[in-house]
Amino acid sequence: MNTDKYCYRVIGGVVRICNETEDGRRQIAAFPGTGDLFGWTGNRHHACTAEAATDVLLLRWPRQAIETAIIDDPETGHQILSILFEQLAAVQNHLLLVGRLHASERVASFLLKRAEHYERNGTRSDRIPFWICRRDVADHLGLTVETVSRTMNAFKGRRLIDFVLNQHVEILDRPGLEQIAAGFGE
Amino acid sequence: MNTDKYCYRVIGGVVRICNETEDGRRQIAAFPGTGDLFGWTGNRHHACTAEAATDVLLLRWPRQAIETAIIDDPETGHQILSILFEQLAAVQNHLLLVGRLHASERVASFLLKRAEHYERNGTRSDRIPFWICRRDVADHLGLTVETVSRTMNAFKGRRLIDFVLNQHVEILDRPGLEQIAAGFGE
DNA sequence: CGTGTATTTGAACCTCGTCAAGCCGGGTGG
DNA sequence: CCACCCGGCTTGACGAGGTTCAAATACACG
Repeated sequence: MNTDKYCYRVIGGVVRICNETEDGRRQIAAFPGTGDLFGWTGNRHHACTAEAATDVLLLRWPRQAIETAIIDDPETGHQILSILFEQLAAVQNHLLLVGRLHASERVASFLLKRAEHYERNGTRSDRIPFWICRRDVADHLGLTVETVSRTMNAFKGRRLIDFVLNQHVEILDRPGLEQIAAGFGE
Repeated sequence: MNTDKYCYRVIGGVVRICNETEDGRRQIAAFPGTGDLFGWTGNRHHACTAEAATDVLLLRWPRQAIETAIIDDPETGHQILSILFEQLAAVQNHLLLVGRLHASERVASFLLKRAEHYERNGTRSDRIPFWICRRDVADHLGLTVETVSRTMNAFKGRRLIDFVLNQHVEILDRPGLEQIAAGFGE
C-alpha cells in the first residue's frame, strides 16, 4: 500500500498501521477495519507503514484528489478534519493503554474495542470475527505473543470468552471483561 | 485551559496533554512547548486535557474563528491539516517508544527530543532548559518516577549528561545518548 | 500423512515497579 | 538568622509481572 500517493477506505478485512525500530521491534498504532479510512499521514518522513493484516479489500483515492476536494468543498474539508481529530484521539487513548495498563487490562480493552468495531458494522456483537494473529495483537498492545496467549486463555478458563474455530472470539461475560478493562478484577 | 472553545499557541513554558484512567494512572501524550500549537482535538468526548506543566504564556484563538478560516482560506486549511498530520505522526512514534523501548532508551530519546525542540527555537542545544518535573517525565514515558530518576542519574554517572542548577540538563555526550536511544549500548 | 507455521504451555530470569527511607532546597514563621 | 516543614528528588532492598528461552501441541496446506 502506497500511502504517499493514495488514501484508502477499508471495505473488508483488517489493515495494520506499523512502526518499527532499527532492530525490528514493532508497534502497531491501529487496525483500520471495515469502513475505516487510513493513509492520511503518509507524506511525512517519519510516517508509519500500512500493511494488510488479513486478506483485505480496499477503496483507493488519489491523494491529489483529496487535497483539491478540501479546497473546493469546505464540507469535505470539515469531514476530513474530524476524521483526523478522531484518529488523533484514538492514538492518544491507546497511548494510555500501552503506557499504563496491565496485560489483562490491555487484552480486555482490546477485545471490547474489537467487539465495538463490529457492532458499528452490524455484526452480531458478542461473536467477534478474529483474524488478527497473536503477533499483531501483541505488537498492538505492547506485549509479547506469549503474554497475549496466556492472558486470553486465562480469560477462556474463567469463562469470560471462548474461541470458536480459531476464527471468532465469543464474549461470554461482557461485564466481567469490562471490570477487568477498567482495572478492577485482578 | 478550555480546549472546547479555544485553540492555543505556546509562547513560553511547557504544557502537558494528559489522559487518565479511573484510578488516577496518567499518561502524557505530548509536551507542547514554545511555538507549538495544541487544543485541536477538544471537541470530542474522549479528548485529552491540557494543563500547564510549568509557568506558561499562551496565545489563544477561538475555535470558531479557526473553523471559518478553514472554509474561507484554503491555504490555512492546508496548514492546519499538515499540523494535524505532524501531531498524529508524533503520537504514533511516541507509541513505539512507550510500547517497545527499554527504560534507558526511552529516557535517552526523550532528552534528545527535548534538545531538538530547543534547537528549533535557537536555544543553545547542548544545555536543555528542563523545568518538567520527574512525575511528568515518568507519565510521558510510561515509567515510574523512581526509574526515571535512576536512569537519569546513571547517565550522569556515565558522564553522558549533567544537571545544572536543577533547571537545565547539559548533554555531554550526544553520540553516546544517541547510541542508547537507538538500542545499542545497554 | 508430513511439513511448516501459529499457538500454547512451562520454567527461569530480569527489568522495572513497589515500598520505605533519606536527602535536598525553598519558603515560612518564630 | 535559624529552625522547621513540605514537596520533589534520590537511593536502596525486595518482589512481581512480564519477558525470554525452549519445547510441545494444534492447525493449515500440499
